[in-house]
Amino acid sequence: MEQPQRTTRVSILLPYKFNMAFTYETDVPLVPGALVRVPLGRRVVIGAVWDDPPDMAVNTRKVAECLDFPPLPESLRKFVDWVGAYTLAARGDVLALTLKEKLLVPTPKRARKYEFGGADPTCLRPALSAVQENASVALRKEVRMGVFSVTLLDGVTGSGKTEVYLEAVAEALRNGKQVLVLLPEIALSVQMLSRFEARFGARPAVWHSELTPAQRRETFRAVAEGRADMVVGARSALFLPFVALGLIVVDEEHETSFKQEDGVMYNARDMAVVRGKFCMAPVLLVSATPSLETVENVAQGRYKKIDLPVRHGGAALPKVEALDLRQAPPERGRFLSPLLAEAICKTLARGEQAMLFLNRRGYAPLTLCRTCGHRLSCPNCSSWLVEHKSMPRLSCHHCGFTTQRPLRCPSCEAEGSLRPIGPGVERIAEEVAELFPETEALVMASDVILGPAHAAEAARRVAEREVGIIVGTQMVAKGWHFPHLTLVGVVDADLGLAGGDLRAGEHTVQMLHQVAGRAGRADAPGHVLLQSYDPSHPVIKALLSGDLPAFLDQEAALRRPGHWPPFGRLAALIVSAEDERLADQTARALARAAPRQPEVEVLGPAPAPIALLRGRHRRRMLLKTSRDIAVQPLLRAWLAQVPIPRNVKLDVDVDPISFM
DNA sequence: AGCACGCCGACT
DNA sequence: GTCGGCGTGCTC
Repeated sequence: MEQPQRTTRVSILLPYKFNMAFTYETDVPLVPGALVRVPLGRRVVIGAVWDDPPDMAVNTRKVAECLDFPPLPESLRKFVDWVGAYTLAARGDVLALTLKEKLLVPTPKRARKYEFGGADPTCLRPALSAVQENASVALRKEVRMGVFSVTLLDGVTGSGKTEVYLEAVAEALRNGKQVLVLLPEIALSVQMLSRFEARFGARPAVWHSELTPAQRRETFRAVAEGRADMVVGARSALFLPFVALGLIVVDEEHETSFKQEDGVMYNARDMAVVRGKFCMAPVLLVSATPSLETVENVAQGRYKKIDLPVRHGGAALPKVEALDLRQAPPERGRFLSPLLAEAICKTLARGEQAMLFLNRRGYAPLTLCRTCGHRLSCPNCSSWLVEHKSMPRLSCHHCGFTTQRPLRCPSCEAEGSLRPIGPGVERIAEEVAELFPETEALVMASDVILGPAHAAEAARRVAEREVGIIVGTQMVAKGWHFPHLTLVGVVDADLGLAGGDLRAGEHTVQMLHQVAGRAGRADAPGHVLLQSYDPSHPVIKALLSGDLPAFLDQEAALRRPGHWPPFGRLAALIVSAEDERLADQTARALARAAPRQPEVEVLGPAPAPIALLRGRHRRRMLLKTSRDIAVQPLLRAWLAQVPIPRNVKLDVDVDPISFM
């Protein structure tokens, strides 16, 4: 006689927009974290058994299948819940950062294409200086203890930070643990990966947006099964299902690209700390120019700190000087001052290379009609169209709109009256070609250097001196080694300081310091020239003196009284709609319901700096509280009072970085 | 996110 | 008379 199967209820979180877990019936025992297929409407979707108590009242359907995959560890489940609660995102959306349907389609039964050979911590142990060795010992001890801690590794450019943290990586590997190294997207360069390979004799598993579906699937499984012991990845790697994570390294921790700006808006640097806490693993934040947030956490004793104060091998830091453009301006229609041109000339004469840095892609950021003053702007965004000569078009850098350069002014129809205003890297390259017709110049910008193969070829041309002058955007700031480069000219050191961004000064110092570090890494001393109309600005002075801690002290003094981060908390609300009036109305309704209490301030609503983006009108509000107030309960109570119309989108950005 | 149902315009 | 536009509503 067959006994009727006893079924039990389980909670299952689905990797879709739902915050709630759903309750299903199962007749086989399912452990928490188990991956399953379940019916949802008329489809079958993937999900994970979750820790919420099942709903005993609701009608249920049955789990269709339990997948042959290791269950998601509790540390990851807790992390997903935490990130959802912190960012106000639906937990399902957060789970989707880990779990995607496509990651689990069965792999064809042929030989594995990608090997995850175990890294060998003894492969090539480099000789470390005494300073490096001390740092390495301290970090290895942290790893060996196997408890949660956060350490800032603060080391000047060229101090050998990577070599030092690779020793911490080695220690974790020796203890049979997995290691995650997070890099800002742009730094996932071939050079960086080969350093890991050289140290450990095996390629690390990599995780970033450009993997093929097959690479993605295999890496995902290898991480979950513990076969991949070293993962180097962009921010999304933080959500991989590590079974035995023993160390997280966040390299270039100050980089803003760790912040995810759409969907689940999280800061991978901060979430790495949380992930480390749930995994009981040490977290290592690495930078030559640490963020004020991290420095303040060190000052408050929340994070530890290890310094690497000297350049490895005794190479001198580059000499930084300002060129006052008020005193020695460029010629009309030019952008390089005579002093900078002269310095380039001398550098080239010595057989060395020069780099000109300008964080602006294209030829000219603005096209203006000389007859009527009309400016060519994007039809979908409040931004100018940028002229590009490489692919001769005008394009919007926000939405991707492109158009032919018109012959007549679209407003007054005057012919031949449109003029490019201001420089982009292509225009600087044109000026360089006129000044130094004998010298080969190379433009390095994300729209010109497409893909790693292209980047490697560019690096080769520079290394083999086929190129005399590099003209580059942010792209050249890191991940490159140019051994013959001795002069860096910053075309517009004031560029990042305009606009009301809270961290404009801090980010400018970090970026220009990093760019400056490209000069003179070998035996030849480096020289950096900053073109500025305001050389007495604290940012320029900080770069001249090289005293970054003093600069951060000044920043702290500016932010502390108003409770600006890191001395207070921020959350941004962005209301957007195709209908401008509807956006306004919704923003005003939110403002009326705004929390009113001590230590809490609501700023706005105001049109966002990019008031029109991809055809949507945007209004911004900012919630600012003292540090001991949690913004999430405030936000939840606030937003619950205000109905958001169907065609209005409300984005909540906790700890915003961008104010656009 | 899908994938329904549902109520208004141009086709055989 | 149908095919199909995507608005809105639900999924344990």
